[in-house]
Amino acid sequence: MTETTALGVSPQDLPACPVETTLRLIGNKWEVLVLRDLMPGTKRFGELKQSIGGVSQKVLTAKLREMEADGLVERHVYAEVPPRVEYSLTPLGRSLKPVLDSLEQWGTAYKKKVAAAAR
Amino acid sequence: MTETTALGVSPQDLPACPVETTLRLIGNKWEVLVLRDLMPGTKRFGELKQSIGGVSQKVLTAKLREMEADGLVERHVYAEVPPRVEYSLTPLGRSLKPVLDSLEQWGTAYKKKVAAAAR
DNA sequence: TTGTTTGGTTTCTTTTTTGTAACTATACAC
DNA sequence: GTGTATAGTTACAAAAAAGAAACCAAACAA
Repeated sequence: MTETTALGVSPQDLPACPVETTLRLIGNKWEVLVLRDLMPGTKRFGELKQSIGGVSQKVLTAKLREMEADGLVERHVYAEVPPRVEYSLTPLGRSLKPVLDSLEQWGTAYKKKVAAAAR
Repeated sequence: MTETTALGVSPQDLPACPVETTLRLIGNKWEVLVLRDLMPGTKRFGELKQSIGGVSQKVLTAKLREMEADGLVERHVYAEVPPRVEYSLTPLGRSLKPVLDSLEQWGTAYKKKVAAAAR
């Protein structure tokens, strides 16, 4: 294995359509926002929770676990007290940057149009 | 107005983050799949329902109405019997092509990795 | 002993999304 | 009159996602 990811997925479990395949992994709002906030680098659980904004602890934990299982996110626990847990993207997670970029670019352009139409 | 879209949105109603802004419009799986299937061109309601696969009539109608209200989709009713209703993307909807492309490209690459890991 | 901190888990409730099935309009064919 | 076809709508039910709040562990500080 050349990459540190959990690719133990059966190919036949994936939808035929590549778009649906991608949605299977990041089809949820929170997952996209985790990606957005980890793209610049490592963050602790609390930082992530705050930067995402509006996520409950429960949901954030659940999404991070899913993304870890999917090989998008890495979790590092430091044996300190109080505990420190850092999250970062795996190479597979970082490979989603073009998707994030396209979402950001479209949103920026759209906001510009909306602002122009409001004048 | 230079474009045929419903941009009657208050700019302050949109999230500050452009990624979240985009998600506000296409943050749902069905919306992305409608986009995917209308990207090549006009489709009738029944065709769309079939090509998306697994959507109920109710949900598809609801999503198409939302996307129409958001200015992404156009609806043309032909006064025939039985009725014919055609859906197509507006320029704003078509402007999401780069997003769709990035989703497709990532999905394709991911499937390749998964297939390689399975060998 | 009690309080503090971080990163959770658990339980319960609410909201959102989706599904199912029945019902509709319209005109034409039989 | 009955059946057919398309593109819906409506009412009701179920499932999934999310939110709120309480609880927990561990070590250190006061």
